[in-house]
Amino acid sequence: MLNSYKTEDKVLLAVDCIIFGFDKDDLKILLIKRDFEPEKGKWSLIGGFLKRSENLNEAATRILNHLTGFHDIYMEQLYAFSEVDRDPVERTISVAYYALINVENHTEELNQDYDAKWFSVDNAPKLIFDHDQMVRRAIKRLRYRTATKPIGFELLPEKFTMRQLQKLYEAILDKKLDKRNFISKINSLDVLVKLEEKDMMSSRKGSYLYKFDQEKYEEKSSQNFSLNL
Amino acid sequence: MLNSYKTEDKVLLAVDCIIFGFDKDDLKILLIKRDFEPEKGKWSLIGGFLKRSENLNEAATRILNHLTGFHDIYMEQLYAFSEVDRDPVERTISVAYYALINVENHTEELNQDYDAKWFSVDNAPKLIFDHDQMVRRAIKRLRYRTATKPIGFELLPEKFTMRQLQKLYEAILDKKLDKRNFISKINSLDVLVKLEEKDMMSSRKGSYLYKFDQEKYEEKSSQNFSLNL
DNA sequence: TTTATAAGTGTTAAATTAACATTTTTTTTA
DNA sequence: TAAAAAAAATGTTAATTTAACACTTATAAA
Repeated sequence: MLNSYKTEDKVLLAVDCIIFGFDKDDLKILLIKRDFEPEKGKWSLIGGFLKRSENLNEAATRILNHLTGFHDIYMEQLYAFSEVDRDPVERTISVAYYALINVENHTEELNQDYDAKWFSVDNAPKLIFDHDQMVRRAIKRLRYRTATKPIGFELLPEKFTMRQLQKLYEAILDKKLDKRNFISKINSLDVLVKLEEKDMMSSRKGSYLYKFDQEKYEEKSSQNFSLNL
Repeated sequence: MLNSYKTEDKVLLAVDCIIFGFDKDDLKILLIKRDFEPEKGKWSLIGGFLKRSENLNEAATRILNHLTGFHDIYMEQLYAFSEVDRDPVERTISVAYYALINVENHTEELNQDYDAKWFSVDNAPKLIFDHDQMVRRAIKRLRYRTATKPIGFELLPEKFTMRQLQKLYEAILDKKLDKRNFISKINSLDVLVKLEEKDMMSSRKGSYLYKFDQEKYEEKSSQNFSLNL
């Protein structure tokens, strides 16, 4: 019943973040070793509690920034996890967010006060509470999201090769893609700019670098954006 | 920081339900006239507060049942709404759920203690707080969900005609569909059973009734289910 | 100068989707 | 009792999209 706020139970509202990164050929998540009880020493998502003065997006941004030092990060609310005994200490509902990070740009600024480490998604340790469930749901959402937003670019450095982009999508979708079909699908989106510059790291011939054109994307995305790989 | 639960702020956690129904050619939502302050007399989604002893799904089910009398209803968590001043009385975060109701089966059992009424989605009154925003997001989710689950059947009576099913999808997607293409797409899903029986209400010729085959669906859906209308 | 390595590039068949009109059944009306 | 009216039932074809497929190019290293 809604007719008296006074008698209602209050709860702690946590925010946990699944932080995705991409490095070489692997989709990764950033985990921290928990330094307090319960479950001290176990691996965990980064998290914190909502404050009275902020909304959930702000809380997620603050928590991410505080534990990692990262700014201006793509984040999206995922789901509220609410099993009664999910946290043994106290009744806590956790709203999970996921974030996409360009690992290269951000690794040096990782806050060293916390014991944070990148793990391949399919090589990560068991996590505390219901955090594994959160990660599974985040991966599912990320897969779906690739079809509706150019989300991949959030995970790559400013300049990248077609091959890197393809490897990224292969990691997210967990399947091999055909090089020629991939390139023509990406090109038909018309949101990339091909640079003069080449990346010479991965081959003798070198491969052209591209960057994401924010303006072109915004122009397109209002009407339609659909990427089926 | 996570290292002391004690000092953290606690909040009220509400659950609000967007209850969808379908009647004739219209997608509808069930609203109640709020009978307490603030915003007494205004239209609102049905809602309530999470109790310490239940998770959010349980709370949503309980609240829906209490205010409407409905049982065994399809529900899905939508999103957590958390603007600091969304509820003027007290800091409240609301997790929205949406439910799909077969109006015919459920209208007589509507709990009369509350002033509840069905409104066409595009003819609904302005709602309190951020409830309009919740409804918009629910419609968007419902549209997306049609492609991945046979969600439409939740909104129809047990037996229905192809035309009713088509009208329903037209209402959800807000676009006209081609009759022949619609039927062949639905048939290719192979989850309907054509009955001998005809519905004689809408034409002289009568039109065959169908029902949804739960078993066939479950068999299919584990592998793949995709309906692009 | 040869070799090794990844980059770059188009075509075709297959599958899917979208567009489209006529016949059937039955009741009501003339 | 024949004609008209109204919605139901039913398939084909063109257009588009997707998937499958292999060879040449550029460059550095040996």
